[in-house]
Amino acid sequence: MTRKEQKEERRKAILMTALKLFVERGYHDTKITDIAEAVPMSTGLMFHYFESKEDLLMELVRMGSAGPGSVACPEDVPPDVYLTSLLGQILSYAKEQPWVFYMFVLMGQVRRTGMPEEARKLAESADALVPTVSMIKRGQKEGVFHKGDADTMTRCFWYAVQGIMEQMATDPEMKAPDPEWIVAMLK
Amino acid sequence: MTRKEQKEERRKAILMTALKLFVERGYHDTKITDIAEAVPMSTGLMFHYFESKEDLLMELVRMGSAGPGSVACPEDVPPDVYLTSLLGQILSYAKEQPWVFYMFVLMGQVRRTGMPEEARKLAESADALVPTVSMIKRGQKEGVFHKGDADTMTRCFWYAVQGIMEQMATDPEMKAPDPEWIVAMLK
DNA sequence: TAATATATTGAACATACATTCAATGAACAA
DNA sequence: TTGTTCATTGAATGTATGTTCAATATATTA
Repeated sequence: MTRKEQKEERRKAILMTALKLFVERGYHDTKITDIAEAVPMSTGLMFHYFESKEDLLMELVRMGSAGPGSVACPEDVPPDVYLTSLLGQILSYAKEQPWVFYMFVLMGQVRRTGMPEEARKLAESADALVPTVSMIKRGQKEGVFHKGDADTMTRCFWYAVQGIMEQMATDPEMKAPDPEWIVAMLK
Repeated sequence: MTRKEQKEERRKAILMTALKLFVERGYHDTKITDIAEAVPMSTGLMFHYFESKEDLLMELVRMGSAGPGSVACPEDVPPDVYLTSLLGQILSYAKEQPWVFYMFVLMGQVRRTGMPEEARKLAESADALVPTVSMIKRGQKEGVFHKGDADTMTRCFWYAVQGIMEQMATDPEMKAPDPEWIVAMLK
């Protein structure tokens, strides 16, 4: 099984390299050659591990879709506290586990920008939006969040996070914000 | 002068079409052919008006850099009030004058993502960041904004706005948020 | 060791798309 | 009218880059 394991290792190395480059430079500006060079391996060998560049992206999006399913808030925790800590976690990953961080950014980019249709559909299906809407509604009932259309508030919240994280991913100058600041948008 | 004026008109039509497409689909996924078709005009004719696709982008970035220079806050207006109204204005353009709105989004994208180097440099030089930092510092002195690194707060604020507006530009479902929500990040 | 399967390479190929160009039509000046 | 300039077109060209492939090395199995 050493053989198969090694192949898996190699695949993961390629995936992680591609993820980093896709997020830093964008999908279209990341050439197969760039990924190969960064791994490193020959260009041709890339196609021994992945059918195509799009396939590579799809694999990443699949990982991203599978991952963070449980964004639901336990009943006994106040929604604002929960969102703050969730955000704190994600932001702290930026340095410890850049993988999680990059994945968050990539998923957002795929949903929004000109990337292969298939990938976009999958990315859209896996979206933290739905559980957050009910979290916000509960927060409004309990008086910790202000009034307003919960759907718009949810989108506003997550897309703000998206914008900040995209900057963090590309600009080393940008320091992580205090999660409380962002949650304050809802209060 | 009718001749020259007509040429200017046509150039503007191309610029506005390109701006919209660049923002909606991304620079790399917008083919010269797409722009030509949308204007509409033949593909070849595009190069009678602009040297290249990159030149077209540069022209847009130049317009974006020239425009919104005066983001400074008058001394007698509280910074939070000012930022709220500034944001309100920009957001309301989304429907009335999509041009301004798209431009805001484009400039952010150029700064961050894989676009021609020259364009990025120019876009970076024209940045609303600097005046906002001093606005925030003043707000902190006057006690309307919370403590924290003013530079990080500034970036956090504008990149959040960027994220929200990018979504608004591509997703018709997304409604404009209340500017107060976003300024609340600073309070 | 021999035989088979897998990993790896670099160059060749195919395609998409920005760009060019020769030709045509329309506006304008004399 | 006649000549000149600009506008316009669609097909041809060149290039960048994703993908394929024949050849070689390395590992695995018998």
